[in-house]
Amino acid sequence: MPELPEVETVRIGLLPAMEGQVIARTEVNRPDLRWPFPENMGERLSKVRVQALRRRSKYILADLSSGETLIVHLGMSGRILISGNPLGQFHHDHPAPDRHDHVVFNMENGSRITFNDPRRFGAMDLAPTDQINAHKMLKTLGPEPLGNSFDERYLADALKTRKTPIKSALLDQKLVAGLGNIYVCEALWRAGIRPTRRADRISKGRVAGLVPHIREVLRDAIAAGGSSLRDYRQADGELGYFQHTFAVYDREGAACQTPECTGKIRRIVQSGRSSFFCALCQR
DNA sequence: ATGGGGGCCTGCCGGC
DNA sequence: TGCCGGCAGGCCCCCA
Repeated sequence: MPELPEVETVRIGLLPAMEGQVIARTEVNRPDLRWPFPENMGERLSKVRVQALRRRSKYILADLSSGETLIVHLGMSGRILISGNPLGQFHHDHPAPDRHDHVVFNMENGSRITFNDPRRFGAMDLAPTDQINAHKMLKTLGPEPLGNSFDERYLADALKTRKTPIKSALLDQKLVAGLGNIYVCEALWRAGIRPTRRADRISKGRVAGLVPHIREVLRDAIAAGGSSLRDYRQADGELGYFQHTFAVYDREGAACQTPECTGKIRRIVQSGRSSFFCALCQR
């Protein structure tokens, strides 16, 4: 699930239940996810106010009144569920407990926020807010793709020495932070660039075109997530479960959607991960 | 320094 | 119906 747009959708969905609200008590149901939780995480996440809920790349950051920031990564299968009815907008009851409900935030306002992650590739950590950018998981991240510093000059510069396929380069979080397999495939299709093309062999003009395509595919996905969240019909209140219509991702064999193109979407494997593209309009 | 592959986990789906 | 292999939206780590 979680690339940048999904994480942003989850953040926005969490805002009314969390931002400015007090966590009364946090239940921690196991010692770790991908890494051990920090010492006394449950206590450090109890009786604190969430002053701001931010996002950096695929990480959700909750600035707490204690001076610490909670860092949350959803990994591959992490989900966040909101239940209870504190503000009149979360109309569902608490869902049945699940064996993968690893951390549960009981809010003073009566809502319950459950972190569920079957595969446990997710992560949580606490660090001083004023040193958050120096955190191990954050300090090597490249620019935000929707931010001002991610522009044509930056990307052209970053790609010109990379001999790796453009697909791998864009998945490198040091180069640009927040893209994953889906949105790299989608952006490359929009830009007409084949995922196997060596990063240093893409013309300047096509690299320049790639920047707005990356931004637009992310913006479109965030907009789609936001709209499906607003009506909040899912019985369990799960955030981030919305259907996108992808042009290429997971559409092997489907007709290419480029006007006039007669190509079919192909699937190949690059560094162990699926890439989807149209061989006719992506070169 | 850069690039590629393995590994971490569980769940689901299709084929036999 | 059951079993098995393959696959999954991420990312760290090790090796060449």
